[in-house]
Amino acid sequence: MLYSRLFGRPKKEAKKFESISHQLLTQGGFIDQVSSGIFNYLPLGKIVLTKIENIIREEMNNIGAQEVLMPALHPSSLWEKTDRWTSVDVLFKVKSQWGGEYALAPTHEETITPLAKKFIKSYRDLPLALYQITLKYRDEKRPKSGILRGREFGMKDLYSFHHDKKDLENFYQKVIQAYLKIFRRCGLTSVKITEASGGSFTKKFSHEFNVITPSGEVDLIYCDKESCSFAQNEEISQSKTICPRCQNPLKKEKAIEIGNIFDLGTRFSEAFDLKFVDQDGKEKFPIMGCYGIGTTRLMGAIVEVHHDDKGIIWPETVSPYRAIIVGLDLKEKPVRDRVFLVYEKLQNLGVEALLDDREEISPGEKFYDADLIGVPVRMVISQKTKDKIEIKGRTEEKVKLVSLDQLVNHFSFIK
RNA sequence: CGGAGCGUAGUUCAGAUGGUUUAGAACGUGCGCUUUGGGAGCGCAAGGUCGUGGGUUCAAGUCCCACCGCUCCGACCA
Repeated sequence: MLYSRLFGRPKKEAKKFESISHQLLTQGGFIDQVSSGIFNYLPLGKIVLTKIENIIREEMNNIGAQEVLMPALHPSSLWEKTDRWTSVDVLFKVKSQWGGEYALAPTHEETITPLAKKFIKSYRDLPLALYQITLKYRDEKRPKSGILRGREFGMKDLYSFHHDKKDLENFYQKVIQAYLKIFRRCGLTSVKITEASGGSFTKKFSHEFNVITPSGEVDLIYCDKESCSFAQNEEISQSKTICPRCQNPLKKEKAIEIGNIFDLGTRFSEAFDLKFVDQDGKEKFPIMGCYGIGTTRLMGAIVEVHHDDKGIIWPETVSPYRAIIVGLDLKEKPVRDRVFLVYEKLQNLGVEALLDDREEISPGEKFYDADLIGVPVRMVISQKTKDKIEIKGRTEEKVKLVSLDQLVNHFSFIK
């Protein structure tokens, strides 16, 4: 991508926001606020989001889940059936001009269950796991911190159906492992799993995935001993100070919730009269599980964790580009030709690169922008670098001079 | 939903006890020239329903009322 053609570039000055991710993503040209809690995703932001989504897709497919797409517009009757039309106070409701009321879906139990009912007849149809990645709508009283808490936000939601509780628990554990892998692949290593209080409608189990970061909004109590994984939300921890599992002193930190999983029991299968005939010939309600990851929130959380005073530091896996080429002295034709040669070489290798081809911009300004955008590798080509290419990691201080061959080898190797 | 703050140019803000009449500055933006290794310089230019509506007044960006919007704290978060 040529920088000069990029829509939504970094801004030297931008509106100031309290939340770091809100500030950096806005200034860096990743997102643009439409209204409180509602955002446009610009090309840079959309690429990052897509990369996050694709990591999630891979891991969901790995555990045998199949991707579907369900509507955002839900007839009110579905929500009346589960008694949530009036009890969910964040529900957006819209009226059709021809009559009829609809919910803008904040979650999809109300459509996945009737959908599954059309196909699940026998125990042979189970287990079943379906997921989707869509925008969700919640009429939050107070949206905050940019994309960390919006009224419209991206979410991956997975629903599973099982013939018995044991089968659900089995799958539930697989999802936990898949989630940890997803977060690790997105560059988030300090993710704690907490036993949460669960939904108001279920006495079953429920777990939350929290990233430790000072800008988090929930207080987390956890044990940082390697062998112990104890963690709880402060609201349900009753101010414990010693780990109940290993007697280690507990730590307390702020965290952002980026995922949660629930055992739904038969609440929804009963509400929609979804039954299957089991091996014993009897009709039963499938046990359901639901599993969410906030994709847009995850993007914000990554920035909260990975940044410095110069800008964002994207993990390679979700960075909009793998490298940025800063071309200097571009009015000198030999330099310009060389810059484009390197750019094309990388393109041919399948290395997505952003080429700062702006002629009138001073070197300093280009360096500031490159740091702000936060791609992992920066290359500089100028009169000064002659037949070499200057290369530097986003968090490194020192630059290295390499030849084009070395560069090609480098990227071929790690590819 | 309770509380606080703020709405004047893209951004940050000045103008605030009503009255220099044509609402300013800096930065940013566009164009031209000059410049090119950590946000360069000069020149020119564009850019505003002063959040919206009502009221008071000879006169409102400025005072009063209502509404809307944004940010932050709290509660809430199926």
